[in-house]
Amino acid sequence: MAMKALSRATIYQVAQLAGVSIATVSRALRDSDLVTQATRERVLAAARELRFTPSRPARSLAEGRHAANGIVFPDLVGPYYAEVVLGYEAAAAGFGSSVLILATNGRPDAEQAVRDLAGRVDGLTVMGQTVGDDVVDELQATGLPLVLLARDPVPGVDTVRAQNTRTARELAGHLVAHGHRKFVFLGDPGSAPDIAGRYAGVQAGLTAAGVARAHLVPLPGFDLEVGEAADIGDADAVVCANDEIALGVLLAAERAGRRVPEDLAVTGWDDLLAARFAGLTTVRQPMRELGATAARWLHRRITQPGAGAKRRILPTQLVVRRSCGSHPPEEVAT
Amino acid sequence: MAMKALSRATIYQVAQLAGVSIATVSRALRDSDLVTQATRERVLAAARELRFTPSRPARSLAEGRHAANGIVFPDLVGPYYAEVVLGYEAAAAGFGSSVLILATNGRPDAEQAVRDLAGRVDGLTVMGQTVGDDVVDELQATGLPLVLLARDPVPGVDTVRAQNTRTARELAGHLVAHGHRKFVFLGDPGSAPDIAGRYAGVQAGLTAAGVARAHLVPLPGFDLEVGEAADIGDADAVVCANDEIALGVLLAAERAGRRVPEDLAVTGWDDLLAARFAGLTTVRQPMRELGATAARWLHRRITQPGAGAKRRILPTQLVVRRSCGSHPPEEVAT
DNA sequence: TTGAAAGCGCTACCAA
DNA sequence: TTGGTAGCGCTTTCAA
Repeated sequence: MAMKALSRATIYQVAQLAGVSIATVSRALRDSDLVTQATRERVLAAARELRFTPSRPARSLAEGRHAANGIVFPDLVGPYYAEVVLGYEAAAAGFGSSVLILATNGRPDAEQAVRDLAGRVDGLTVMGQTVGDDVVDELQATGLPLVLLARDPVPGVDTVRAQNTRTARELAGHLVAHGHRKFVFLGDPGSAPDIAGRYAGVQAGLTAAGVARAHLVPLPGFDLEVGEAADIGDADAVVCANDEIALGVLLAAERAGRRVPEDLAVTGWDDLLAARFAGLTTVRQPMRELGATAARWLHRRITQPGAGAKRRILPTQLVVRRSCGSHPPEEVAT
Repeated sequence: MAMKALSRATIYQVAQLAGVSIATVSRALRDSDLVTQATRERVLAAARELRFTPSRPARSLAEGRHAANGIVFPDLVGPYYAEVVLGYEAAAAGFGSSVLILATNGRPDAEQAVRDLAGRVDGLTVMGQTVGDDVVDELQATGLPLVLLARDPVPGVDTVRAQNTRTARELAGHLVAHGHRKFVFLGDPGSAPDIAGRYAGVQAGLTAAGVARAHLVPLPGFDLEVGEAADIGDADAVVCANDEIALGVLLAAERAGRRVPEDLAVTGWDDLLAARFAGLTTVRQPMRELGATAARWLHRRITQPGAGAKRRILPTQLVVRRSCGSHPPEEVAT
């Protein structure tokens, strides 16, 4: 038996109270210009009196659209995804679309959850390693407008990413210039395309500089604790997949009595607020802008179906602070 | 004219392909046990072949429920709200409910946006100063299950909050014990009940310690920049409404050549990751738990209507670091 | 300018 | 165990 969660007034009651038909109520409420001013006022008054709010499911069913879109992101840990999602919401709100969020972090039924979500929205942004390309293809086959975010492109689908490889290369070069030679990369390139790009860039930068490749330590996660527990061996430079890992390494180094940057260089990625206060050299990503761009593109796809697939790589920026080696003060960002 | 955003298969097509009625399809899909195994398999095969996903609006309309709930939060700035929302999502996912998010930050049509949202969900969590109590009352009058989060209680509505006043009092006492006497409070108590509670607690603590009341500087916001620009006069202790403001004060102090904590004590609120690395004394809030509790309570309200209104104040914890005055090392948290 | 009525796609009741 | 069918509340023709 259906459990009625809502017991709100319906258009029929408004119509009755206003002494008109439901068609007229509908018109008056959606300010169609096919209603007399007098009629409209009568209807609005009745609606107000009954605290009428149109049923969204009924409306969606009749209109064939949801007036909502969704974003799927991998994990809840850390400020990175949060910022992206918040940038997304702000942009989506701008064109009157509700936002549904779905975190797939270690959810066993992620694929099904995404499919369910797909049934509630006019379009979907899929971020990072949440579901496989097979699911993306499947969604695309249903004609659902899609945008990929921080994820490898799929033919025919819009993709928004941040620059990874190139800036990672720059970072590696910078570290080599500081005199570092024994590199470790902390993070699992297989866990996300972003990380793979950073890893590739670092190796490319080292190779270009004629330095031995970094030793890869594929950590099982991306948070502070994982960084603290990481075994960095006798490296003199630790390039971390993100800031949280790097901050963990910083804490561990301090405990172990290794000075940063004198004994050990450490770098992160994301430029979290904490990086600034930890003096951590890192790479700034336009997180809000990533989310906002995805939302805008999705809206375009929904309203203008058939447009060609777009791809964009948003620039990232090396932020040099203390942790990578000593600099004249004026060169160091805060 | 209705723009069909979705062109997915319907239950009728599945029924036809499987050679059964739509009623049977419905049953087979919702694994009612009133279908033969053979029939079910035939239906499922047909559904798979057509990539059938039930229309959520149709389902919601027929069932009279949305299988979704929403959370309204004030602002996107900073990691605080993000953490709360993420805790909320995780808990809601636990009982199979989709989550809609709505940020009211400076939105002129916030009230209407909340009303619209209310039409899409089985229940709503309203956080902080997003909309007035009149809107809350109005929502409650429609019978929509509601939970208030970090907000002053309204009769008949569940409320989840964090401890503010008491811990603020403790914080004030701690600062006085360090010898500080000229206090400034940075932040606007009128902007949110949380802030009002912290302000009241600080004043109460100072009064109890026989120290002059803090000078109130009601800042226009809660971010780093606002903190950096704040005029703290000749205070020797600055109690900030949140960590971001405090971090801004730290930066400004450094630029002005004032040493912390020797010349100036600074405290925050939230215990962001950055606070740890800035050596900032602050108060830790159970942000994820706030969100998760709200989600759980809302679920309870939805599934068990008529339960009495609950209230809970989650404990917060003073985290002493360097910025409030000198301590023996072992007393200081990291 | 308004009303009547046919869907939108599904659930669940009532018969068979 | 299945099918027929009456809604769920709204939008949008088509007539009046």
